[in-house]
This record gives sequence, C-alpha cells and structure tokens, in this order.
Amino acid sequence: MRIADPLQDSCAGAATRDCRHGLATNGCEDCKVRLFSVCAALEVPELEELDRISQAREVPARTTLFEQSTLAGSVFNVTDGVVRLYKSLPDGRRQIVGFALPGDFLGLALQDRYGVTAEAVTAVAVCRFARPAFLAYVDDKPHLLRRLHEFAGHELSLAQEQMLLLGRRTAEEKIAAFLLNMQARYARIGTVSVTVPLPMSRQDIADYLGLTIETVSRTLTRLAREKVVLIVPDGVRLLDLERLKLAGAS
Amino acid sequence: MRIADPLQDSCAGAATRDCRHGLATNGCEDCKVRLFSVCAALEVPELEELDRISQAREVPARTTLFEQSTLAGSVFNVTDGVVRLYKSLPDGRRQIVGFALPGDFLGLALQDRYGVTAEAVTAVAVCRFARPAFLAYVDDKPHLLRRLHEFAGHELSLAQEQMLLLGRRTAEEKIAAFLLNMQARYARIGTVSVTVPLPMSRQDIADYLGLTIETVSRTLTRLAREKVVLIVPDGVRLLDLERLKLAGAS
DNA sequence: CGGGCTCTTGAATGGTTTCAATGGGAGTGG
DNA sequence: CCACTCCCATTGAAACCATTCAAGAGCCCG
Repeated sequence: MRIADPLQDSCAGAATRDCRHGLATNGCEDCKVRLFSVCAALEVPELEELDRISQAREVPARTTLFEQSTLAGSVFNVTDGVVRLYKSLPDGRRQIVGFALPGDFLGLALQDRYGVTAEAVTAVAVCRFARPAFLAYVDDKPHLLRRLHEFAGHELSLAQEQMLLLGRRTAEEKIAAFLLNMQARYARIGTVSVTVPLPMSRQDIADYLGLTIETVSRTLTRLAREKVVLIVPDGVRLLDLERLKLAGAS
Repeated sequence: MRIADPLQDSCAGAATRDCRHGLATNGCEDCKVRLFSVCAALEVPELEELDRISQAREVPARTTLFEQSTLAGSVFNVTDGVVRLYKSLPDGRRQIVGFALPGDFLGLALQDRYGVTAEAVTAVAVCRFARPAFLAYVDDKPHLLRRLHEFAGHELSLAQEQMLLLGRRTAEEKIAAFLLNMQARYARIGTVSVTVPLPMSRQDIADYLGLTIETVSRTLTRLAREKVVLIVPDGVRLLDLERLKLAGAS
C-alpha cells in the first residue's frame, strides 16, 4: 500500500486538477480504476471534461472523508486504498455498512446529505468532485446516469445480501462469507489470490459482521486450527475454499 | 384492505391495459399512488404512453410476484396492499429485506435477474411493466431515470439503516424502530395514525428484524404490559411515542 | 364443535457477549 | 540497543440475551 504524500493538503485545497504527484498522473485517461469504475461509461472527450472538475487527493489512514448527516459537498471515486463506511448509534455502537475498494464510488445516491461516515482504513487516493459540478456534469449525460444507476443497483443487491448475513447467519458463516467476498472483490480489481488482504482491524470486521471483536478473533483462530485458513500479517490465506463456501454460500 | 378480484387472472393475462375493474380505473392519470411514486416525474402525455405499456393487476395474498435469481421479466409499481421482499438460505432460513407499500417500485435496480423474492402479504394491486418495454420507455426520459435513481438512493439508505438495526440493535430496539418506521411510512402515503396496521405475520416481522417469532411475541407483549403499545387485531396502537423513540431512534 | 393455524407463554439451552487477563508487535525514548 | 509503553489481538471464564423446545391459548372457518 502506497504511503500518503505528505503534501496532500496542498493538493486538497487546489481548485483545479493540477495535482499530479503520487497516484494521479495524467488525469482520468490514465486512471488505474477507470475501466471498472463508473467512469468506464465515458468517452475520451468527456473524460477531459471530467478532468477539469476533478481533484486527485491522497489522504493518510484514519482520515475522515465525510460524516454521516452532514451536507454532501463532494462525491468521490476511490482510486487506491480501502475506505470504511459506517453508521453510528448515539451510545457508540457502530455498524460498518461497507468497505470501499479502488473503483468504488462514494456518494452514489447523489443525496444532499451523507447517509454514512467514510473513513480511510489505509492510506487512500480518491478522485474528488464538488457535488454541484458533478451533478451538472451528469445532467446532460444519460449514459453516465445509467451507469451510476447500475452501480447503485449493484450496491443495493450487496446491501440486501448483507442483511441476510446480519440477520440470519452464524458467526462462522459470517466470517466465511466475508473472506470469500473480499477475495472476489480483490479478484475483480486485478488481485487474484488465495491470500486475502485484510487491512482493516478486527474491530472493523466485527462491526461489519455484527459481531464482537472477540468472536471474530475466536472464529478466525478456530478456522486456522481446522486448517481452513492460514492467518498471515494483514490478511488471511484461504486453504480450504470448499469448506469456506459450505459455510459462506448464499 | 381491498379483497383481490377473483377475475384477476383474466386480467393478468391481458396484453393491453384494458383491465379496469378494481383499483385501476382510468389509467395512470387517476392512479392513487402516482404523486408519491416514481411516476410523479412524468407529464400527462408521458403518462398516456406509460398507460399503453402497463398492466394493472390484482393478486390475492400469498401470491408470488417474482422469485429470487430468476430472469427479471417485469418490473412493478405497487398500488395497493403490502408485499414482502426476501432472500432465503438453502436450509430455509429467511431474511425479509423489506416490505413494499403502495407507491413502492419493485425492480428498481433494473438488473436482469431478481435479487429477491416478492410475495403478496395481503391482497395486492400492482402496475406491471414488461422489462424490455419499460427499459425502452425509460431510455429517452432522463428525468425518469433520475427519479428511479433517487428512489434507488433512498432504498439504499433504508438498507443501510436496516443493517445498523440488524447488526447492532437489541430485540426491543428492533421492534420499536420497526413500529415507528411503519408508522412513518403509512403517514407518507396518507394514513396518519397512532394505530399502525401490521398485516404481516409475526414470523414475517421476525424474519425482517433478524429475530425469532417467540422473541417478537414476547417483546410486543412486554411493551404492551408496560403500556408503550396496545396490541389490536392486525396492528398495534402506539401509546408512548417518547418511550418508543428512546429505543428506536437512529 | 373440531381441526388447523397463528400467537403467546414457560423453561431450559446455548451461541455470543461481557468481563478480565495475557500475548505480541510497532513505535518511542533513554 | 534495549526497556517501556501503547495498542491491537488472543484467550479464558462467567454471564446473558435470544433461541430452542414444548405446551397451551385464541381464533377463524368449515
């Protein structure tokens, strides 16, 4: 994982996109995630227009991108790193509703307030758009709106799958499904491997699966003892996919 | 709640919209739910066009509208009654991901397979559209796509709220939030009342909240004993909104 | 009136949580 | 370079909330 550029603040403040250190190089056309992100719906001339309203930005781990219930001033495309999206209860209980990986779009719903809080889990690179500018940009591009809608539909499906997991699966099934799901997501963005990176903490995993940190730890330990997985630094190697799928399949 | 017209099958089979018994009267313009459904984005001439590709349909309770994983041949607008949307695990465990009320749109994601199963809880009236026809209809109407996207964004927010509920709330909080939520939803479609209709079974409520039927029953009984609610046939009267909000607030 | 269904209630079990202590790396400062 | 601290993860034991198992009550409908 790339370390955040210490100059990121000078970049964040810039009104234009002349901000080409680090991951953002020559604008949208060269973007690493273009082909599997929302932007794949756009032609080159449109990309150049998008370039003009975008700001590449890099932030270190644990940076808050935006907060639940605040006015949605920006939307983001994640280009590197992992972001956690969560909702909180007044007493501090937290539910992570998703982890955003490179290619994921934050603020898909285009609503005027953020429904969740977004925090960088690792160092993160994003493409940032002022919401009014982005809305204006979308306005005369039905094919982009279509693409955004497709993404939203996909998100909705994932959310429903997660409801099934949260409401009806056991701790072991939750962990198994989570690992398989993360593996599949990394595969889609080009990192096919039986070793699944888990940059988030055990507490994050617990808050994503509706468990406690102790249950996550115990369950992973048990799966490791049974040679279903091998726990490695910042990740897990999946040893027995069949056994995992037995528990985690939908 | 209106009882399903026994002639509904003759209606369901009809290719055109000449099917005006029961709730569907003079087409979209007179539609009871038009103003708070997706269709509110449409002008009168567009509504007439929509009329031509729509089929009003009434089905009795427990009818399956569509099934999880099957090809999405139709999309629906619910005009009367209550529909449950759920996902199932191979061993029979079930998670209801939502109850659709009048004005709700089924198949919002416009994906080619249904992600959930939809079953009528009560007698239900829907406006049905063949998916290809609907897609063609949407194609040159960006404002409708925009409206669909808004609805999808709203759905996504609800789903995230439900994840918080499923993952982090206690049984009592789940019940309280459910009752307040149903009350608010009925209020939006015109039925403002402290008596909340609950046409679905206890098992449905349990499967929606990630509980067992016994826990739902016990919790409701306790709330009734504590004079927070009054259980009435097919519903609940909310007596102590403050107390409920204390438990159910986000 | 009886059958079948849903809902309620009680008692016991259990999976997960809570509480508590230990282990182990990363970073810091002496 | 090594103690020291801090934080995160692991592990153990006890407690608890929700579930499971079981029985009874209520209700609709033939």
